[in-house]
Amino acid sequence: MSKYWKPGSERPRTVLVDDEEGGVLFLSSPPSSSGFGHSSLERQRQRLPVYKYRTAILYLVENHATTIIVGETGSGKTTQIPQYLKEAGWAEGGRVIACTQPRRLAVQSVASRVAEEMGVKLGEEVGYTIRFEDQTKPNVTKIKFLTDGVLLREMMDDPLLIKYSVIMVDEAHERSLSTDMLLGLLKKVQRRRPQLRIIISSATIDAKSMSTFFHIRRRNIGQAAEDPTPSELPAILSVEGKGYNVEIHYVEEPVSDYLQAAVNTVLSIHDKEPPGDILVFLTGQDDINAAVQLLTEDAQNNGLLVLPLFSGLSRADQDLIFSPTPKGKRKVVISTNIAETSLTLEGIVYVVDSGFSKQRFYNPIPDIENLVVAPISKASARQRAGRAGRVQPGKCFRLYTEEYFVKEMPAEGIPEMQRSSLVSCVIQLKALGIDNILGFDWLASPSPEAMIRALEVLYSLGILDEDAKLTSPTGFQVAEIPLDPMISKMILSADTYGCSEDIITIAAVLSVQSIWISVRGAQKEFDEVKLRFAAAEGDHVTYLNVYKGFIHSGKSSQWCYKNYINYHAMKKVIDIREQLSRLLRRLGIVLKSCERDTQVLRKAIIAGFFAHACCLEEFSPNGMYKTIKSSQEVYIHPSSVLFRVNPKWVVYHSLVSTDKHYMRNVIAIDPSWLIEAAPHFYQVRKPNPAPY
DNA sequence: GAGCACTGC
Repeated sequence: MSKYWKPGSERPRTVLVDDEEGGVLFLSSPPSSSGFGHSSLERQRQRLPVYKYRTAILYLVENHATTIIVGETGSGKTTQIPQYLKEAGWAEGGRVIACTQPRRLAVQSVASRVAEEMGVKLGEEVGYTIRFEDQTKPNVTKIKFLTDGVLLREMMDDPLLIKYSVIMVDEAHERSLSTDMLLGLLKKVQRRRPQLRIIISSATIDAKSMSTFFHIRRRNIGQAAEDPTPSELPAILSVEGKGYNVEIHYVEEPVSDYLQAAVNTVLSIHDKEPPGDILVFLTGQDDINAAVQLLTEDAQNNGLLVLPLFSGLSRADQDLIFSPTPKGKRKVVISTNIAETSLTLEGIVYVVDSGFSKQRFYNPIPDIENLVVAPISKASARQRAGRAGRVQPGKCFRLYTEEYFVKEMPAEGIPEMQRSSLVSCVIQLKALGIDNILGFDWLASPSPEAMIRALEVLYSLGILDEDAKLTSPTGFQVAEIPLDPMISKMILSADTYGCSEDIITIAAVLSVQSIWISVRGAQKEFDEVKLRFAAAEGDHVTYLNVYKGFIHSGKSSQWCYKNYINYHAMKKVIDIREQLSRLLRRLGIVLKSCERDTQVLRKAIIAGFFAHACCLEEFSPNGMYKTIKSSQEVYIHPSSVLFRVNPKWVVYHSLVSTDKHYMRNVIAIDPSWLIEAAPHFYQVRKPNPAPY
């Protein structure tokens, strides 16, 4: 242990150079550490690129409130840095080292890897917390991995995150909604708790803006001598990755049809290049299926094994992707963005990058989120290319010109914060006591329009009052419920209508992607089976029937299979439902069933979703509706049980925007219920009774 | 009679 830098001991002989712009520290020559352990796991640890920066990292963390670590994939930073910190004493005295990840799967796999390296049982010294699963032991767990969403939730009980000595925010370059929120909040926490150390780990070089953001200036300078305050200047350290070299190829002329170009490129790779699997990035399910079709026709006798990959795939189909490529075959995986970050495929040597992905954009004026095909960023393009260099040197074929890449492609994507509705963000910040939302120190400020729209929506739901403060009890209760605020409001209203037992089932189903299995080819049969569950009132009531059937079957996977229902989705429904019933009990709400009084059920739904009311246009031949709020043209989605039924008045849960705006999850209502539920929002007989 | 990139609490 003596070889390691320990807090409070002499500074290591490391050359640190002052950066001319603002005193940022760079490491110019990493020290070489030697002699630790002899087991093969230890040797593996020492071979990781991050190992030679061990002393430097510990020095920087000791002396800087914030340390920014720029490292490519494979550097080992995620698994090693928490261990270095623990070895250096950061987990002593009951303190905990936290490391956040954007995704659940990463949390679990990294935690078990670290537990294995440390030779401890997962859930004790090394643990993790994700929703529905807490594998930590109080006073025992020293290194804790968790999703950034869970850490945000923890802040509601422990705003200063007192139990943590160091918080490492990993994958910060992805700039997810919760990462951005967390970073803004951590900056605030740091001001109150100068001893807290933050490590921000990012794959891109945009460390400068992160550094500027975290360059805090504290008011109270005087600190006790034995408790020295770390420098408020963030340190930046760059760690190289371990990936193999990937040769980049561009097209010479822009392509007009990237689908066809992708197919041609795959065939030409197969024709000219040595063995190795191919990963193709396209935008969505339709494109992917079309490409699979084209390639399969071509692939009859030529040894290509073509597989689609997107999140809606069944478990069995996803497993196909991971099974080893049969001898003499070449695997071609045609994928959405899911393979860019969420899934890692081994054995990929060639990547074909269309340069596009589907991205969410939010328009605050009509309060609608759109999913559109848009060009990716340079950061994404690099990430995609990197997928070819995991096992050996690879090649990436970009279906755009080099000139386009250099001159036109944006360096970074737009942070999710600037592409989303902010209702959930706003309510979480409010619950943390941040009243001046407009003045919050964001890493990337959302548009004032989006902010105002979020405040308006929350006000209309009775979650915020005129002073934009959380109402009591509704506002505080909604903030406790980990769901979209409109769903939370619906749940709380169900208490007054006496149907909370049923409503939490609906809320749970609405919170999972889809409980139906996506079928191709068996559409007609699927529709017939669906009719067994269909309720005249609409989709929400239909879900109650499905849930009942599932419970009645003894939660049988066989039953699900027979009824085209996604078993894994149903299990998640059960989990969410459990969580909600525990939460409601804590809020003092007694669960009660309305015994299929669908009128009170729908009134409870309206209490959350009155703003989504629509009226069928008179004489509309194609089932066109208009939203009451903003006269937006919308249609019932063909997957709804009310498709072609077209009741005069409906309320929808969400919109899917493609060529038209489609309402997904629709119920039929009586317009008088709207006025009853939201008299402040709707008035009788006015042409456009929107309140804004 | 048409279709939902991806996460997360």
